[in-house]
Parts: sequence; structure tokens; C-alpha cells
Amino acid sequence: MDRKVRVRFAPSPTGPLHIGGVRTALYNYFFAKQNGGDMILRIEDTDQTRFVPGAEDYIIEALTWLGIKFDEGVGIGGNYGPYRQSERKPMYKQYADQLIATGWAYYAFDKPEELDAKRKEYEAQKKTFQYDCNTRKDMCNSLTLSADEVKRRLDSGEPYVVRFKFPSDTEIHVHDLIRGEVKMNSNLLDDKVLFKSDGMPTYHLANIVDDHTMEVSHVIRGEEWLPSAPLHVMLYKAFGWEDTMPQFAHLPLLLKPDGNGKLSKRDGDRLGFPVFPLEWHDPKSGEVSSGYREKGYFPEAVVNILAFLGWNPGVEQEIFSIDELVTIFSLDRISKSGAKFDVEKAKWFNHKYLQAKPNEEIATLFENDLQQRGVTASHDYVLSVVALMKERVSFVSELWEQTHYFFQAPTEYDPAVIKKRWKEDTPAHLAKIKEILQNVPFEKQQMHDAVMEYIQSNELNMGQIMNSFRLTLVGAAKGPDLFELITMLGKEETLARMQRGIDTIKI
RNA sequence: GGCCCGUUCGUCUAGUUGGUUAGGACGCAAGAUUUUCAUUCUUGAAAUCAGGGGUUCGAGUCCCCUACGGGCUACCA
Repeated sequence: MDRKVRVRFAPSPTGPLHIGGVRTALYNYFFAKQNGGDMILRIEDTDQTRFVPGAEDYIIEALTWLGIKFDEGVGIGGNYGPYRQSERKPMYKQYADQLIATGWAYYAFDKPEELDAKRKEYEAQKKTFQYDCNTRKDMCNSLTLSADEVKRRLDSGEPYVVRFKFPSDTEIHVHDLIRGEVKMNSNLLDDKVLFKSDGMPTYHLANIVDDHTMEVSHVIRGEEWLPSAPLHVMLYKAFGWEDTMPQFAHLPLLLKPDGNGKLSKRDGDRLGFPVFPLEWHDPKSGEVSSGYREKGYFPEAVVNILAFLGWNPGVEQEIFSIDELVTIFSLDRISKSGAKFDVEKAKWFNHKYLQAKPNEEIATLFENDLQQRGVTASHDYVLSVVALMKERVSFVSELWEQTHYFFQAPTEYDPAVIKKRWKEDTPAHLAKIKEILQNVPFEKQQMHDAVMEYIQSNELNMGQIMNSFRLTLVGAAKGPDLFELITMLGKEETLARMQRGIDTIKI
């Protein structure tokens, strides 16, 4: 029986989504779309203590910006809702009860302080306390208490949690689409809390119940979930849902580029690149973390970058649109080891995307920047500047630094260039060239020829003349073809800049 | 500590029935082009395939051990 492919991306609204999460969402999206399946956005907000206002909106905005489209879920709707776990709260208890009734789970009354004390006690003996098949008999739960006592406690409203009762000495197999068969012995696994004393399920219960009721066919998530996958497999078994259990694929982690460890939200700008898709303003601390969008990355570039972190198509082409990725993506080409983020490569990707964009689009973006700088110029002029100069930048934000002299006359002249190129006779030659330009038709080729002729007939050093000439226009030894620049600046401005250079530059 | 996962150039990676000068990309270096800077192009350096044992005529590719890295070990996800 071939089930319809249904995948979910299920973040917790505990803060901004970081790029590892974004990549998980992407892979889910690729897989779903490739198989004509559904992509679900579920918000896992069962931990009320970690809720962060604005996080959910942030997640949706980020995914929308990147072009990851959902078929169902928070903000979209669908036939399997609600899609926020907090709104599904009433339905989880019956499932916890079901497991108790079938002997797969039990009530536990141990207080948090008691468990802490227990852990400390073990720690003192250099051991680790685990609530499992070996220790549960020494704890305060419905396995050790009499039925009457359990009933009395429940009736009196005493807080309790529901724990999964792992069978002893059972080999549990998790079939992972990326890693193959992963085996674990149940004796080593602890009796995880499924249902918390605040009436909310934990991730484990809610996840399985939701995936089942939402008919999720594939669970594609981070590798940090692999250790609890056996619990999840056992839960499907306990509920009798084995035949529709989703297939698992645990993705390798995104690692810190410098030292070791998985990339975390806290790494922030310390690493020199954003870890968040969008800029994030922490409502509590007021701290601002940079985002790819605000840094000037194009969403298509970010998608491309992330897609290639932990996966590759096995062909030499590296630039792919999101739709192409949907076509070419495959789970079995995902690598098993963690990937470090490479800022330089990320910039290169953005550079490629910027080059491929229509000049019109870049010009519009650049105009926003110009406006903020209080620079005014006609759209056609900006467009010409972009056409001429965009190949040298990776971000629109770098354009100004490369092109400011198109808009503003230099106010300073690079001393190093003066030292190297500005000679005693330079002002006189430039004055002469200025005169020539005044009388020659203001056309690129003709100006070029006229200036060249002057240089040649006077047997001058071309590099010296051209560079000092450039210095008066740009203020530095950089920029496009000189006559290209002159044509753009216009006759009046060119001559004015030349004169100013002649007047002010001193050896 | 325990359990699980992993390990090919600095980085991302190709390598999928064992036989490759171990390929590409980013970055780096050099050269070419240019009036400058950048772009672009060409070339180059860069992995004894973590190490050690096997199996085999032959291993990056299969097996084992070790080391190292990572994850998990909460009434967090």
C-alpha cells in the first residue's frame, strides 16, 4: 500500500528558527513536493515555560521569505488541525490513559526535588541515575504503590506524570533512511515522561500522536532526535500503529565553523555570519541577531547554500533554483556527517545569484540604499551604474563602496596613488587633456583616441597619466574603464573634477 | 560515565557491484588580460582517503579494533 507522502516541519516557538532548522524545513519541502505530497507546519509549543512571543510569526515569516510553501498547518489551515499543539491539548490525555490501560505506561508521583536529589546521590557515587526498568521499582509510581493508594492520590489531585514503561531486554530497531538500521537495547533506555504534571504531553507523546493522526508518512528531522527514535518506534508499537509508522530520516547536524559542536542559536554573530534567516530582536534581552535577509542575501541563494550543506546532487552544477532542487533532491544523497558552514562559499553563491538578476531589479534595490544615503540620481543613471559595476560585488550593500564616485565627486585623494603617480608635470598634462576633451565630441571612442594620441605624441608614460587622471575623478586607483566612467559622469562633471584635482592635489 | 551516530584537500563534497594519476567547488597562490581596482580566464599548491589490523591478486570502497569528533542522557524540544 503506497501512502500519500505527508511530511511536517515542527518547530518550537522558543526563539528564532536557526539555519539548521531552516535546512530541515527545506529538505522536508523538497521531499514532499518531489513526491506530490503535503507539507505541514505544526507548532510544537508543549513547553509553556519556554514560549517566546513573536517566535511563531518569525518562523512563518522566515519560511515564507525563503519560498518554502506549506499545504497545511498554522496560518494555513487544513483537515487535520488544529496544528498548534497547545490547541490540541485536550486530545493527548486519552492517549496517555490508553497506554496506562494497556500496561505500556504508568503514573509516577516522584516530585522534581526528589528526582534531583536522586540524581545528586548517584552523581556522588560517580553514577548516573536513570528512571528505567532497573530503578522504577524503587520509585514512587503506580508500579510500586497499591492500586488504592494510586487512586487516592489521583483523586486528591496530587500531581503526577505518565512515564513510558520500556520492556526489559528488548532489541529495538530503528530503520533510518540515511543511516540504515540502528539498534538499541531497551535496558539502556529510560522511562521517558510522556505526559507532564501540567497536563501537557511531552514532545515524545505529542509528536507520535500528531504524526499518526495527521497521517505523516516521513519524519525528516535533525540527528539530535536519533537517540529518542527507539522510544518513538516503541510508542507506535504500543499504540498499535506500527503499520502506518512513518519512515525516519535523521539529518546530519550543522556544525560551528570554528571549533566544535553543533551550531546553536547563541553563536550569533560571533562567527561572522548570521545563524538566522531574518534579523531577530529578542523581546527579553533586547539583543539583536543578524539575519540573512538583512545582510543582503537573496532567499534563492540561502536556499541553495543550505541545500548543499549535507547534501549534493552528484553533478558539477551547483546553482539550482528551489524548483530544480525539488526535482533533483534525494534522501539517499544526504551525507551522514555534520557540515560546517562556510561563509566564503555562501558569499560566492550570493554573488552568482546577484549576477544572474536583471539589472532593473538590482537597481531598484540599490536605489533604496541611495535614498537612505540621501543620494539622488535618475533611475536610468543608477541602472547604467549597476550594469557596469554589479559584476564586482556579491551584495547590493557593497555597491555603494564600489560606485560612490559615480554619484559624488571625490573629496579626498588616495595619498599612496598621489605618491606613485602624481609628478611635477602632471597638472600641466591634465590641464592639456582637459582642454582636448573640451573640444572633442563627448563620445567614448573619440575621447579615448584623442587622449591616447596626446599621450603618444608627447611620449608620456601611459600608466602615470591615466592613473593620475583617474585619481581626479575617483579619488583612488579603482573603478571601471576610464572613458566609460567619463561618459557616465558627463562632460561638465568630468572637467570640473579634473580642475579640482589639478588645483588641490599636491605632491 | 553510559548509549548512539560519524571520520576523503583548510571548508563543502564526488567516489554506491573493491581495480581512479582520488574528481569538482569555495578559499588560497601564480600568470594572462586591463590605464587602476575588481571581474574574467588559465595554471598551481592542497586529502599517505583518522590510525592500525585483517579479507583479497587488488580496499577510500568489505570486516574488526583504536583514536578523535559529534549527538543524546530534563515533567526542553
